[in-house]
Formats: sequence, C-alpha cells, structure tokens
Amino acid sequence: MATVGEVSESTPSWDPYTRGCPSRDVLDQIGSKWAVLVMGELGRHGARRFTQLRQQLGGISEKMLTQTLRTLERDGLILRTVYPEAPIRVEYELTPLGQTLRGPLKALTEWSTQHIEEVVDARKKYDERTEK
Amino acid sequence: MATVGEVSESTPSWDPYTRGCPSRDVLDQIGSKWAVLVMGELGRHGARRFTQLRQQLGGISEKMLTQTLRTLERDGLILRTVYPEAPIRVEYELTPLGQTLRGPLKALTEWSTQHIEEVVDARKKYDERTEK
DNA sequence: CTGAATCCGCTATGATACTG
DNA sequence: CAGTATCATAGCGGATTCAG
Repeated sequence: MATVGEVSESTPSWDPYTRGCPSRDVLDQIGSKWAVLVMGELGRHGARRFTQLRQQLGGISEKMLTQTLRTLERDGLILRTVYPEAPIRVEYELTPLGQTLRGPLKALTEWSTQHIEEVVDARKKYDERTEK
Repeated sequence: MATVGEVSESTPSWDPYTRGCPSRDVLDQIGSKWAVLVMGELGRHGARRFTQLRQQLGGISEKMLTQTLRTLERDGLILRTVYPEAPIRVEYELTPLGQTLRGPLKALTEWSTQHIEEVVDARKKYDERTEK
C-alpha cells in the first residue's frame, strides 16, 4: 500500500512516493495481507490472544503472526498486554490510534465486496479477449 | 491488502480470508505498492501515457509498470487506449469502476497523512523502550 | 501458551538489453 | 514510444525446532 494523495505536477527531486516518505511505509505495512486481517479481527472483537488470532486468521504461520503483531505494535496501532499467569497469556487489542484506522479500512473492504462481481466479470472478459 | 470485512465467530472450513476469496485477490492487488500510485496518478489527472507515468511515479521499473497496468486493466479499473500513430502513443485512464475506488483509496491515504506523526512517534518510543 | 531462531524455496522486484 | 525478454537477487513467508 502506498500514498495516493496529492502529488504536484512539478515532481520534486525528492519524490515523496518512492523511498523516504514515512506515510508510504505505514501504508505499505497496513496494506499487507496479514496486517489487514489482524486489524480487522481486533476491530470486530475487543481483544484476542495469540493462538486465538492464529486460528481465526486461518493459515497464518506463527512467524508471520508474530511479525505482523510486532510491527503493528511498533506503529502504535495495537496494544500488547502480558498476563504473567501460568501458562502465560498475551492479549492484543486496538489502540485509540488503531481504532481511527477502522473506518478507512472498512471503506476499502466494503468497496471490494460491493464491486467484486464487476471485477470478476471484467477479468473474464479480458481473458476471453486476450487468450485467443 | 485483504478483506477486513465480517468474519463469523464460527470460522468455516473454507476460510474466506485465506485463499479462494475473490475480494481478497482484488484488495491484495489494489493494495500493492505501485497499483495505489498508478491509481492515484490517473485519478488526479485524466489520462497519462506510459513514459509519463513512469517518470511521475519516480523509480518504478518498466517491468513493474507494465505489470501493474495490465493487472489493473484486467480488473476493469483502468482503460488502455492505443493510438497507432508514429511514434505509437498509449494512454491510460480510470474506468467508471476505477473512479468508484478513488474515495476509499483517498480515505486511507488521508489517514496516513493525518496520523503519520503519531505513528512515527510510536515507533520512536517503541524502539527506545526496546533496544536497551 | 507464546514466541524466538533457524533453514530454505519461491516469488516478486529490479536492472539490462532487445523488439515492433 | 511502448513495451517484451532475460537474468540476477533480496526478501517474503512457510516449516520446523527450541525456549521461557
């Protein structure tokens, strides 16, 4: 994911859309496959545990889940709480900042569900038109 | 990018959020780095040519640009028009369907610009808290 | 239970050269 | 100009193993 925002006609020597633009990094991250799913899951429910997420996300490896959670935590989007019980329990939930992202994310996913048929249709036509 | 939409508590055996769900494919694509930039560029201007895009996107390789454009075209989001002049001219522009995506995309990118400082700040604190 | 660490194949991406 | 073809490479992401 990356910024779609305003880019001036006069492209600056330091292009804000390639490297070095922070907002690009963020969107690349939250736009990644698992990050969206994790955010979505934590958005719908209040707090989830590691294994709980792992199961409900269906198919994510421990490595990727950990990696995704760490990055989101670092970005201040989710909160990680450790309960030193036995066995240990760790819960993840959206931070206030993370909450503000729910809207934009929802807009995009709703678009996908609303227009998916048109896209599938377009693909079909494109393929027919092409592969012969 | 992936669907953040409604997932039921009772995860079905065929998990709509992993593989096989069309809307996931779409979001993964339009959420990709270059796709967002291309859509943004074509959204702000009416129509752009290949080289024009290549320059304004700053740093994209010909291969990636072609690939991105092809996929977006296949998904029915952009229109590709060839003018058989000499030298040849090809223009790309958003389709009506592509236009409907501008809003959601804008919401996300605006979020990133509005909250980028909080994120950067969170990262800084996380790093300080961690690396020692 | 939660996750860190490691190995590793595969794909995505980029640089380059070539074509219509 | 607008690509295609080829090759090289980094890093994603998965499987497995180990640890607190």
